[in-house]
Formats: sequence, structure tokens, C-alpha cells
Amino acid sequence: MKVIFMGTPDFAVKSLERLYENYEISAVVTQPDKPKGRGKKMVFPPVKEKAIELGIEVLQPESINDFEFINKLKGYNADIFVVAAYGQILKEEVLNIPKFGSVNVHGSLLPKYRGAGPIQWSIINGEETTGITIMHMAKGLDSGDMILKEEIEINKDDTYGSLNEKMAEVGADLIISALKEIEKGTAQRTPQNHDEATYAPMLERETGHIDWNKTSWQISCLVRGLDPQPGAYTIYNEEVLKIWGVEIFSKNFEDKSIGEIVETNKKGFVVKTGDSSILVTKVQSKGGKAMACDAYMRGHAVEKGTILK
RNA sequence: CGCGGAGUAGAGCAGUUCGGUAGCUCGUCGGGCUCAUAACCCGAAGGUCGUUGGUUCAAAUCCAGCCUCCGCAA
Repeated sequence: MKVIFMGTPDFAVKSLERLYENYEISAVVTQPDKPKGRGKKMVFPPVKEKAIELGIEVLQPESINDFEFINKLKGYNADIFVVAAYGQILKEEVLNIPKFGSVNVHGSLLPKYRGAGPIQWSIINGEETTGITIMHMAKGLDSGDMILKEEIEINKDDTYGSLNEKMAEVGADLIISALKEIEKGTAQRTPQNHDEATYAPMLERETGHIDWNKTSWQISCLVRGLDPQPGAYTIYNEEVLKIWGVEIFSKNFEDKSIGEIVETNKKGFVVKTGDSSILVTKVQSKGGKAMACDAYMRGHAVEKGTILK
């Protein structure tokens, strides 16, 4: 079976690798190189790096729905398109090019968490399980008929980074199983219950701004769901302070204000939250690296009574 | 040439404005106190001040280049 693979970030790399071991990949489609961070350096998407390593042709159209590009895709005579976090919406015309259509590796148990940020949002919302869904792609965001699903447990200390890695592995295994069934003609086609659909939009920077009125558990989930990208933060003395690690502290400090630093100890400082308090254990200040909170406090005076915003 | 911050002891920082003996908090090691301790007291080790060059009697500090790290914006 000839496959064209479409994907962009790390999450997709595992699937690409596994496909390469099992099928002929005619081409890889990924997002155009973008000027990276500080300088202006152009940087390859992770999938492009891998494709080059494997010696597969890489295509990077500005828009995949371009008339010219569609014709080009047709020329490959692929049997199926496999899409994993590609980053562009494919028109129906594109989806239907191959004989078997297009299938997608999605990082949630559909119809929950449709959209670009399912992994982050499932952690932020404190879910105990999530999973991978392989589906036939159709018009409409992540709304196609489902082929295979696999549940994955979210541990209490899972971060976006750790869960993303686990899910990429599971996704890679599952897409292979799905393709095998499609080849044999035994693949399921289970429609989604659209009434139960929820959406996980792309993260905005402001999502990371901690609201101390929330419960300690919610804040802990936010911190983990945004680690390592883009990070949760608070405003400390008018400056951004990123929070990379917290521990729930059960003491309530009833006479204190929410967001107040109520206590300091050897490990860090304690902040009052909506329902209890939280011990901050890892931070990153302006211009600095992430560091253990006790190290931070050695060089920076952290005063009890300061209010975080 | 997108904007900005930073590199000083194992860690986190001050000192740089206005050149003149290398500092603080913590850790480490040794000793003491204590029933005991993450507590307290005394002492010690540990730094080519990112790097190269320039100015100077003298550079962590002033000037120029380079390397590395980080935040924002994309």
C-alpha cells in the first residue's frame, strides 16, 4: 500500500517512523519552514527532519488546497493519506484523492476534544483518561467515522510533554493496525455521536495565566498541561514569573488573601488558592532558566504577604 | 539584520553607574552544642569574574568582536 504522510510536530514523527517500517511512503507533506525564535533562522518541522533522515521526498505547500498542489498529489497515485497533526485543513477534494481516502491520528477519545490541542486540554481539565482515535477524515473538524480507539491513562504527574510522548507511541501503533484492517477490508466505521462533541482549541498565551481563585488541583493541572510549552505563569511584583512545578498543600490559611504568599520553607513558597494552598517548587524568572524554587529564593527575596496576580 | 535580558565558587544572586584587596545566601567539608534535628554556634576549602583582543600604572567594572543561555514577538 502506497502512503502519503502528512504531519508536522514531534507527535507525528513516531507515526512516520512506524509507517516507514511497514509501508511504502511516496511523500511526506509538512508545514513550510518557519523563521524560528530569536534570530530569524529558518527551522525545519520535526517531521521534515525525520523524512530527510529516512530519505523520503518532502513537500511543503503554503496551502495544501491549492489547485496546482492537488494535481501534484494526484500524480503520486497513493492508496491512502495518513494525517497526524499536520496543521492545515484539508478540503474534501484532497481527502478523496486516494482510493482508501484519508485517515487521521487524533490525540483524544473522539468525539471529545476535537481540535488542535486535545492533549493539553485533557490534562488542564483534570481528565483521568484520554486516548488515541484513528478515523476516516471527512468534512468538518475531526468529525469523521472512527476506526480504532485506544484508551490511555493520565497519571497525576503527567505533563503535556510526557503524555504527548506516550500518545505518539500509541498513535503510531494504532495507525499501523488500522491500515492493516483497511487493507483487509475489515476496518470498522463507527460514526461519532456529534451531540457529545467538545472542542480543544489551540492554546493562547493567556491560557497560562494562573487564576489563584481556582482550586489547587485545577492549578496543578494547568501547570502540568502547559509544561513544557508554553508554561503557566503569574505576575509577581509586576513581572512575569513562570511556574513549572507545584505541590498541593492542604493547609487553608483562612485569614489570608487568595494569591498571597503565605509561607516560605526550604522547598519553595506557599500560595493561597481558591480552596486551599499550593507549594510552588519550580519557577523561572524573567531572562532566567527554570530552577528549583529554593534556589530561586536564595538570590531573590521572596516576602510573605506578597500578592500574586 | 524582529525587540529585550543574562553569563562572577557546586546552586541562586550582589558588585559594573563613578576602574583600585572577590562579596551575600545556600550547599560541601571539619569542629561544637543538643536526647535529637532540616535548627543553632565556630572554622575551612572552593572563582583564569563566558571568551578574545583593546584602553590603562591598574579592568568583573570602560571599548570592540565572538561563544552560550533565556524571555517576548512570530
